[in-house]
Amino acid sequence: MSRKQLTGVGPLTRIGADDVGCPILHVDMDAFFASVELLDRPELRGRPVIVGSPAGRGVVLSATYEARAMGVHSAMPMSRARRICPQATVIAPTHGKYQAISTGVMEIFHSITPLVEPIASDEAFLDVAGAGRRLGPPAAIGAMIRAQVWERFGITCSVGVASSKFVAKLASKQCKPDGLLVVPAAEVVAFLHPLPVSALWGVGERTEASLARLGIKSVGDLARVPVATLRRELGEAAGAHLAALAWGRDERPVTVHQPDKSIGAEETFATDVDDPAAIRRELLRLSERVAARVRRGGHVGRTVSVKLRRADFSTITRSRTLREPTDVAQEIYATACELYAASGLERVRLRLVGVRMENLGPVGSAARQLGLGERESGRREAEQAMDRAVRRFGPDAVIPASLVKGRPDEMDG
DNA sequence: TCTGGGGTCCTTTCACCC
DNA sequence: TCTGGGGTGAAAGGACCC
Repeated sequence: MSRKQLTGVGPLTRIGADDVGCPILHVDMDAFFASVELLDRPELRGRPVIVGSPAGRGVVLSATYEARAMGVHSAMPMSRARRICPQATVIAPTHGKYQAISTGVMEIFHSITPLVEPIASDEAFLDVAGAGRRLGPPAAIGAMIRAQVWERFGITCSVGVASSKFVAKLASKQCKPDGLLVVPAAEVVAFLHPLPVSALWGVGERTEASLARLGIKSVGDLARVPVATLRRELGEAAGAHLAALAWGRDERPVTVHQPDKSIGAEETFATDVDDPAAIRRELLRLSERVAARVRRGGHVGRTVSVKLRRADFSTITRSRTLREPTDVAQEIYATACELYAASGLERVRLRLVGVRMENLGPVGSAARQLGLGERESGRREAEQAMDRAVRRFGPDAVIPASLVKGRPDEMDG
């Protein structure tokens, strides 16, 4: 779901446009979570609907176009969204439903080409260069995808067709909702230059402000600035990258599979917590979750990192690289506790804690070298047995004793 | 107005080795 | 013995994405 404000101009279908040399499709579901919820609540069609946690500290996950018209957008704090759009119906997210439809939509993509790069549950890039003989030119394939998604799931999507990934992505955004837009290869620069710099992938609030200080507002402005200036102002990589994008240069291929680099879990408390025992319980819970996902993915990790966010939202991370990679929750938890203890934040009110495993590698690389006199603890085997129980009996089947409600050390609250 | 949870990538700093 | 520099890896922070 796009964070940036919608710049679309409504349904736009230019199938007649020249799509030669435009093999890249970007398909993006329109207001995905909200659209899925409306399938079960058809009486809410045409009304402002917000998907997000109805209570506590949360942000807007998705909003119908009627709510967006009132100024609501993704990532906005729920409290603010309700204030500016009090008439909106708020629906708590049901991620299982979104995942099921996402899987079905991805199946449609894969029926067209194996070259599918999912970016999120609601969008993907497709390279249809090899599908032309069988299915027709790219724009026709895009139209077919839109029809199939609508027929099978009753939700709309928008498709951008272009010569590169980033132009295809901008095109799909331009034609939202329920549109299709081809940007012919010869018209890329004319398409890009009137857009605000914030439209570019990689330009967020900070970069936009930095560029504004240099008098750069549009992509066209950006294109006229020497690359050396951009490198100096924005850093080596970002400067060079944006200079290339401003002229429509983007050589990144559609990549089917990117290996996981890190796996983490974090939790914002309903109210801030300064009790170290409660923080450690949370670290244990998160370590269990992370370890289970690391094992499920067939990974081991070498670096444990802990994230601590103070009540004022300032955030620190602390990490440690282990001698041997692991997928064992107890090892992750022990390291997380050490990092927390060393952080100097044990008496500080925290609103969020997180645990992340980095430096991931395949599980085969984890051949543990036992030292002289060291005995295999059996933890790994125990946790694998827990994985099997959870798969069979559900996520509540096995939990660490210290997380069981009502234990004496929890009674002090 | 008060900010979720999952990530990736980049930059800077520092320690260490040669 | 001292100094400097390059390379590398780890750590930390931050911007950005959906």
